[in-house]
Amino acid sequence: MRYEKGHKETTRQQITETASRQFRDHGVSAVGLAAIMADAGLTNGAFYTHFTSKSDLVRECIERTLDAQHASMTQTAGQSGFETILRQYLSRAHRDDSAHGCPSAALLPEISRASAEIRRAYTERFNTVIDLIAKQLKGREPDDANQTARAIYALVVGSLQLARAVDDPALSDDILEGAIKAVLQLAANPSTAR
Amino acid sequence: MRYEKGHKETTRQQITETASRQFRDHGVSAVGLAAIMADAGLTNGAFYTHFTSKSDLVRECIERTLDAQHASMTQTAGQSGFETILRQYLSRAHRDDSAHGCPSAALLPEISRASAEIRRAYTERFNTVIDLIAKQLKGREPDDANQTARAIYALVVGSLQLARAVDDPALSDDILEGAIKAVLQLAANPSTAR
DNA sequence: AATATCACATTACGATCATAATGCAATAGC
DNA sequence: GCTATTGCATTATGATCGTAATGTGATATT
Repeated sequence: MRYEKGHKETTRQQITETASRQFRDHGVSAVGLAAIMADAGLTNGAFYTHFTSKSDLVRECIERTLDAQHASMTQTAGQSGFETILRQYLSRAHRDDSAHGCPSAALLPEISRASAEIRRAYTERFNTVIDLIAKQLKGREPDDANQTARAIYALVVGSLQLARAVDDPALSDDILEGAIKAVLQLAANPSTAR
Repeated sequence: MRYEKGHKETTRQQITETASRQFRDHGVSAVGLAAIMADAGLTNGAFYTHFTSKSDLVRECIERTLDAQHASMTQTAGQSGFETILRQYLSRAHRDDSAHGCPSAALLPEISRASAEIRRAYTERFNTVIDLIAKQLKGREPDDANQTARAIYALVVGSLQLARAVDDPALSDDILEGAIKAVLQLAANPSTAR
């Protein structure tokens, strides 16, 4: 073997990290494998010793990145509480750094159109994040907590996308601010109507 | 002239309609100009007598489609009220027919990464839709109505994207249902907290 | 010390990408 | 009825796409 033991796994990790950044930055279908490999310090040819296809790489990127995001959110939730996660997610820093941000905000429509395996991997992680959010909602039946958690997640993902899309900086800030208020409102009121 | 007067405008419209469908169905960067032109019953060569670039076509598609959506929403709002728009937007029919649905739900992350002209065109139409929604919210200060309208829009866009992404049909239905409840909650409660 | 392994590079495949030059045929304006 | 115009087709550009065959050299194993 040309390289020391364990170097293949290191390289594989390097490729997925680079690819995950590029995908979130420019979109999955806008980034070519050659660009990813070059950015990872390699060439075309090495790709297929690590992955069977581009779709395979995308799936692994989504899995790893969502798992990492979940771990980070769990830690922040335990240390600083729900509102801190919320304010971090809807921060200008997150808005302005899509490459290191939430895959849902950067890639959701592309995930919808992706392979069955990718959608399956996404759905599993989505449910895990929803559980995490639902646990932060006090005094609700489990079903209600889950439904509210999903609405909150949809709200923050949609708001971040909108804040990135509009070309008016003041409006973009207002979108983030209004989203925080709306989430707190959804989280606070145990649904009165049934 | 080979074709009768006004045929160029008809063709142009045909191209934009076809392209808009394809973009929403597969994503902007996943669709090539050749495929669009072929689907519109033409060939490559005719493209540049109608548009200066692919980006130019994308901008026109977004403008026309968002304008049409706004017109349709205005009509429905006047005839049947806010909740009807809401339930149409978050319907299974809309979820399952992305090609004829909301451009925001299908393309927002791609719009974020698009040219300045496209983002400008999008922002203008976004504000128009927000105004329409804000008008449906009774008993609020204008600023509060706008902020709530933006949160509602983010919530429905995010929910539709999530409902399309997950691979569990029951979960997908629940996301839509929960989103309707959450929007009604946001719309009903004049924000108590300040 | 010899050798088999394998992580990578090099090179190439045919297809498709956005863009553009050229060709043509039919109609609108004369 | 002639002719200039023009909306489209044909064809071509070089680049890049995902994928894959082949080459190579250092190291892990023996």
